[in-house]
Amino acid sequence: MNSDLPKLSLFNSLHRQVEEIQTINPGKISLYTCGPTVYDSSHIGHARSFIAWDVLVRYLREIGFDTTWVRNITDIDDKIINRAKLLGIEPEKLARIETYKFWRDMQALNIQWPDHEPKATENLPQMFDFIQGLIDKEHAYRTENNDVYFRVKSFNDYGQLKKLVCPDEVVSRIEHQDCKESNADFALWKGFAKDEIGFDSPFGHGRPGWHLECSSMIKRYLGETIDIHGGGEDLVFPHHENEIAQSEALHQKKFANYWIHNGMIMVDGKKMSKSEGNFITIEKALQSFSGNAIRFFVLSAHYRQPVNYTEQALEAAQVGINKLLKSVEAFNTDKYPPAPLTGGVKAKRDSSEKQIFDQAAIDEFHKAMSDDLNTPCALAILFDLAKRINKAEENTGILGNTLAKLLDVLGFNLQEKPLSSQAAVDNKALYDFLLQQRREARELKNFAKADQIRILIEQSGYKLKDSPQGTELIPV
RNA sequence: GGCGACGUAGCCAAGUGGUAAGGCAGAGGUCUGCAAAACCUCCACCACCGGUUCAAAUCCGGUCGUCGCCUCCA
Repeated sequence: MNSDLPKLSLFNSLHRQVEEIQTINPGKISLYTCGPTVYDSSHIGHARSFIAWDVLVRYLREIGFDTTWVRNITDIDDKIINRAKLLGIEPEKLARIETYKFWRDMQALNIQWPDHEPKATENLPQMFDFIQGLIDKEHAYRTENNDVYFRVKSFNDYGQLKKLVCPDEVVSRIEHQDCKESNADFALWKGFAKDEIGFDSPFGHGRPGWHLECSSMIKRYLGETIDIHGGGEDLVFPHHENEIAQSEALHQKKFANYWIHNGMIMVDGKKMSKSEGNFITIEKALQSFSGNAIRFFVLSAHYRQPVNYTEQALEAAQVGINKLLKSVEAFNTDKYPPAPLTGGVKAKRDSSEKQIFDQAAIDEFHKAMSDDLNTPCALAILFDLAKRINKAEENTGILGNTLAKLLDVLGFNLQEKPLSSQAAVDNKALYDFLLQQRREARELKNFAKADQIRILIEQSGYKLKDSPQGTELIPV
């Protein structure tokens, strides 16, 4: 840890204020963020959340924290079962397919692999122990239909995140279920008939409650108390509230010291969501925009603000990130490879090679990022570097090093070309011929012909860019 | 109804007491055969009304508007 760095502060949802991070163990951070339920494609809203926490992890490592990051995969769930039934395939198969799609999306967005990515189905014994522990302490009870519920009234600190006045009052909309002692109680285990999809457990055949997996995985991989727990703002209640209740009731100690939540992506003033049907999948967005552009779009707003999704915003993001990448492309970006394809890679970057950076810019960057991850401000610092590089009035080597490093800390893929030129590659022979013709025309000062070829190429969707190195095709 | 967030230029978006970062779009200019890129210049009475203060986008009160959560949710 470098003590000269500004102290990292984050908005802690527990106390609704920005707080300086004090870790349990000096120099180490344990972080858990909620992952996907693999039943359908991820959309831009999910991308925002995953990018935000990816940037947090990258920044934590940048300022020297030994960070252990866990993100789960919910691979057993009613939504998966229902969707699989609809498709006529086994739920495990659907979950497997969607998990691969999720990984592919994460790779396209250059999101690092967590150190652990546990699946719910691989942590059942841990969940059983968790439930039994709660039953033993009378924080949970079994019902005659083999459900197990958490007894919310037995946990006095319920409502830390949401500041509920009275749990019963808040859940008054829920239909009363006779088997439950109180409406506020939530399922740890749902009993199902033997012929239904489920698992055998000490409590009978059935399936785990949604909240349970996170609590038991956190216990398994990170311990009873962790530094930071993150997720989407829409998970605050009931998901995170119930995680706290379960874990703190069982362990009699603090569950997570800091809770961080990202704001929602909006479409036409409404939250992007599956149920609203107003979502753009990551896959779809990648057809028109680069992974870097999506990341730029996400980082151009503060992570807690709601952000409106528009094509226009994505286009602006694409132009913006292209400009930054353009400024840095002449420099050695090989030092910053894309996120690795395998998980559990902690040592991110080779820092053995001494590099010279523009310390003032780095300091400013740290200041912005340490202030609750002010990425819009951080991006402004990057644009300032790009401008100085383009002016070429200073030592561009140092500035280029700095820009490359900071782009990398924000998780931009420096190997990605500023713009995808796939179509140009597909028709390479044709374009090469046209460009050759135009070059000859220009050499003979036949500018009329040169312009005709320019117009022809421009009509096929490319801009021409002449430079001493030759002519470049840039897709519009 | 309860709890919470937000309203800053055509668009996106920082800034939370000392007088408005940055990006996109646009205008003018420099440089190029033209164009592009790059660079320079220009572009905001901070939703409204009161109040506190020497000083308010920023703090307080109110009004209007938008959104989120309240057992599918990133």
